[in-house]
Amino acid sequence: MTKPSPKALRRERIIESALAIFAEKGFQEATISEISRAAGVSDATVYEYFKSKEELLFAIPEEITEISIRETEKVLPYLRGAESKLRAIVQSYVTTYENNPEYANLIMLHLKTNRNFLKTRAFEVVRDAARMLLACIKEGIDSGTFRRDTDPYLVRSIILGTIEHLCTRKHLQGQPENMLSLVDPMVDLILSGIRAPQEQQNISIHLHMTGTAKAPETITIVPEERKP
Amino acid sequence: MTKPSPKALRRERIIESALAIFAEKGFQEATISEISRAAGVSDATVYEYFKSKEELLFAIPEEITEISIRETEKVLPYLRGAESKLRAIVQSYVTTYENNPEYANLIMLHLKTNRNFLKTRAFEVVRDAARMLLACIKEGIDSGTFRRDTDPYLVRSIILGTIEHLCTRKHLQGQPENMLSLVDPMVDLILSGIRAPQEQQNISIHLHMTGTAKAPETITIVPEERKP
Amino acid sequence: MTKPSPKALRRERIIESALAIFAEKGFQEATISEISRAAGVSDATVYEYFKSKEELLFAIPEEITEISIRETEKVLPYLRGAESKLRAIVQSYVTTYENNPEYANLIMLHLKTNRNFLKTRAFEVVRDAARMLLACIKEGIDSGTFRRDTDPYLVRSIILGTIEHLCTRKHLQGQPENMLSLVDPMVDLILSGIRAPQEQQNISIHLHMTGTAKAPETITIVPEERKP
Amino acid sequence: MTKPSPKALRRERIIESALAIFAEKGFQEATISEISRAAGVSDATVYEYFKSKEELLFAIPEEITEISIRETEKVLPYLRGAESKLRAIVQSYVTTYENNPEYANLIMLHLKTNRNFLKTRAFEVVRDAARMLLACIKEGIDSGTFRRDTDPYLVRSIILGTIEHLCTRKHLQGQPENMLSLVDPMVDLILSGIRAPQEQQNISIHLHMTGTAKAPETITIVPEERKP
DNA sequence: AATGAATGAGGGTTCATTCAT
DNA sequence: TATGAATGAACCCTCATTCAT
Repeated sequence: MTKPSPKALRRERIIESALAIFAEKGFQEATISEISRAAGVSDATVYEYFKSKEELLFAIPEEITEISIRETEKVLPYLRGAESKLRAIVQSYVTTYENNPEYANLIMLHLKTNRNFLKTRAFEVVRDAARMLLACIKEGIDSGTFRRDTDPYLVRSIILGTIEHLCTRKHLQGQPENMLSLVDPMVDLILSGIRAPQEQQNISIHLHMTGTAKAPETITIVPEERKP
Repeated sequence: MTKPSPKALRRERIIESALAIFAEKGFQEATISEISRAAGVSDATVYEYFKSKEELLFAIPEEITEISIRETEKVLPYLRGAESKLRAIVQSYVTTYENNPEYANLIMLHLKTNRNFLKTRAFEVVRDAARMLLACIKEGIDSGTFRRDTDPYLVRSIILGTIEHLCTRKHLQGQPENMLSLVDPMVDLILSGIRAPQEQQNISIHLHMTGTAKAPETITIVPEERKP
Repeated sequence: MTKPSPKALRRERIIESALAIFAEKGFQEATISEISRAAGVSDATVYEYFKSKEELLFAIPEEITEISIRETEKVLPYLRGAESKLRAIVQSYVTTYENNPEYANLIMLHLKTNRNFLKTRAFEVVRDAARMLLACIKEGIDSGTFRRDTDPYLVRSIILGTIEHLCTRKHLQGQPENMLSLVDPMVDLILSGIRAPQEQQNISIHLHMTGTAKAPETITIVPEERKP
Repeated sequence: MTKPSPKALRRERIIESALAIFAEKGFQEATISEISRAAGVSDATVYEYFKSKEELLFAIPEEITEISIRETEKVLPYLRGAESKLRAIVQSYVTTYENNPEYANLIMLHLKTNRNFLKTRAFEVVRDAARMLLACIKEGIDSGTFRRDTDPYLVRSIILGTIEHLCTRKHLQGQPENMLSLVDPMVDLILSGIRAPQEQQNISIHLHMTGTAKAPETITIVPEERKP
C-alpha cells in the first residue's frame, strides 16, 4: 500500500539521525556534518531536504507527535467518562515519551527552549494535544464529575508539568526507571483532588414511630471500633 | 554598614547583565561582547571575574538560589504541620520565580539543559531545596497527615513539575498572569489528593427511649437542601 | 603522466605560502590569515586541508625532507668507501639547504624549538638522515678508514652542527655567501681529523755496494729547502 | 664591597624567573603573569624594571654572557700557543653551557631565532666571544701552528656549530650526558684537521764514506714488518 | 539528485601593556 | 615604588550554508 520512495526514505534517515544527535547534544552543539555522516549522506544533501538546520530540527516532532495524537484521538470516543479519558490521555503521553526517549528529551530540553518552535506547525500539533486534554477536563467539570470550582488550566498544568518533570528527571538522572507505573498513582492523586464530593451532604434522619414513646432522652453517638 | 567594594559591584553588574541576556537568548546565542557591553565593561574584564562563559552562567544561580532557600529554611521551623510547611515551600518557590522572572526562565529553559550544571555548587543548592520539599512530604506521611500509601517522590515531581510548567508557560505565552494566585488552588488540589481520610469511621447512633414504643417502623433519610 | 588534482595543487599552494611566512616570522608570529591570503584561499580553507596551525607547520618538512633523503639514499650505493659516502651526504645536506633557504631556516630556527615536532613523522625522516650519516661514519671505522678511537656520535655532531651553524649564520647575517664551496674544506678538515694514519711504517734502506768500502762513518740528514 | 640594593635584588629575581620560564616554554608561550608570579612581584612591577617583554628577554643574557666572557679573557694571557688557547675557549663555552643549562637552552632555541636579538648589546657580547675565538684561530695560522690554507671562519663555524648542536641535542634528547668530556676529543679532532704538518719535508741522506767504494749499484727499500 | 569543495561570518579567549592610587 | 584592575587588539578555529559539477 505504502510505497516509500527513495526520496522519502532518505528524508526519513536524515530525520532519524538528527533526532538522535540533537537529543544527545542539543541543537547548538550538534553539527550538520555529524548528522549527515550518521545518515550516510553529504552535508549538501541535508540542505536538499531541509532549508536550514532549524527547519530540520522542527521537522522532527512533526511526524511523531502527529502520529501519537491521532492515535489517542481514535481511542477517546470509545471511552466513557472524563476520568477514563483523562487517564487515557495521560497514558498516551507517557507511553509516547517512554517509547521515544530521544524524542522526549528533544521536546523537553531543546524544543521548549526555542521561541521559533512556537510558530511551527509541529507546535500546533502539540498544542492540539494540550487542547484535547483541556477539553477533557472541562467535560468532567461540566458533567459534574469534577468539582465545579476546578481550574481546568491549572489541572492541565499539573498534569503536563508532572509528565515533563518526570521525563526530564529520567533523562538527566535516570530516575524514575519506569514512568508508566506512575501513571495510575498520579492520575489517582489528581482525580482525588478534583473529584466532586460523593454528595456527602448533611443528612437528617426522621424516625417514624408508633406507640406512646417520648422523644429520646439522650442520644449517644458511639464510634465503632476501627478495624484496620 | 555594608561597604560594597567596587570589585564586588562590578561583578554584580556583570552577573546581572549576563542573567538578562542569557535568559533572553539562551546560553549559546548570547555573546560575551553583548554581556560586557550591557555591563559597561570590556570583554576582557568579564574574564577577569569569570574564567569562562560557562562559569559566568553558573555563577548566576549561585546567589539568588542560595538566598531564596535560606529564607525558606528560616521560616519553616515556625510552622506547624506538614501541610503548612508544604504550602510555605511552594509559596517560596513561586515567589522567587515570580520576582525573578529572568532567573526563572534561565533555570527552566537553559540551565536544566546543561549537563555540566548538575556538577555545580549552585545545583547543589537547588537539590537542597528539592530535598527539603521531599522531607516535608515524608514528614506528613509519617505523622499520619498524608495517606500512608503516598509516593513522596511522585508528589514532589507533581509539585515541582507544576511550578516549572507554569513558569515556562508564563515565559513563553504570558499566561498565567499571576502565578501566586495559583499557589493555594494548586496546593489544595494536591493536598486533597494525599490527605489521609478524616477518620470517617462508621457511626452507630443509640437512642435511649423510655415508654412502650416499638422499634421504628420506617426510617427515612432526607438530604438537606444544598445551599451553595 | 602526473595529473595533479586541483585539491593537491591547492594543498601545495598553502604549504608553500606557509613555508614562506613561517620561515620569515616564525610560527607564533605568523597568522593563518596571512598564510591563507598568500595562498589565495580563505582562512577556513586552510582548515579544510590541515587540522590546525601546528599540523600545517609539520606538513611542510614532510615532503621536502623525504625527497631529499630518498635521493641521497639512491646515490649512496654507487659510491665506494666511507669517505666518498660521507662527502656525498654532506653535499646532499648542504645542497638541500642551499636550494631551499626558507626550508632550512624553518628547520633550524623554528622546528627544532618545537617539542611536538619530535613526535612527528617528518622528524622521523630527519632522524633517518641522521642515522644514515652515523652508519656511514661507523662503516669507516669498521673498515679501518677512520681511526679506531673515533667517536662516531661526536663526529656526526660536528658535521651536523657545522651545517646548522652555517645555515643559521647565512640566514641571519648573509654569510657565507656560498655554502657549497665550504663542503670540501669542511669535509677535508674533518677527514684529516679522523683518518687512520697512512701506514706510516718504519722503512729500512739497504744499500748494496761493491768494492772494499767500510760502513759509512757519518750520516747527515739534510732537510731540503721548502718551496712554498 | 658589593651593596645589593633592594632594587637590584628585585631586578635579579625577575631575571632569574624569566630565564627559567623562557627557557622552559619559549618566549611566546611564556607569559608575564607567570614570570611575575614566580618572582613574587606583580605584572606591573615587571614593567617598572623592563620596558617590554622582549626587553626582559634580552636582559637575561647580558650579565651571564658578560661574566663568562670576561673570565675567559682573564685566563687567556696566561696560556701559550694557539692550541692551548683554543682549547681553553672551547672549554669555557662548554662549561658555561653545562653550568647554566637554562641559559644554554634560551640562547640555542629561543634567542637565536630572534632577529631583534642581533641588535642587542647582549648580542654584542656574544659576538665578542666569537671574535676572540676567531682571533685565536688566526693567531695559530699566523704563527705556523695551523696550516696556512686554513679558513678561520670555517673552523670557527665548526667549533661553534658543534657546541650548539651538542647543547641542543642534550636539551631535547638528554644526550650527551656530559658535554665536558667531549671537549678534548672534539678539540683534538679539529686540531688534527688544521695542524700544520710536522715538517715532513723531503729528506736527503748524505753518506760520507771512505775507501774506494763505487756508488751503490742498487737501493732496495724494504718496509719493516708491522707489529700491531 | 547528490556532493565535494570552499568560505563568510563570527565568537571565545588570551595577554601585553597601561594607569590611577 | 608597587600594584590591582582594566582593556585593546588579536587570532585560532568552527560551521552553516552555497554552488559548480
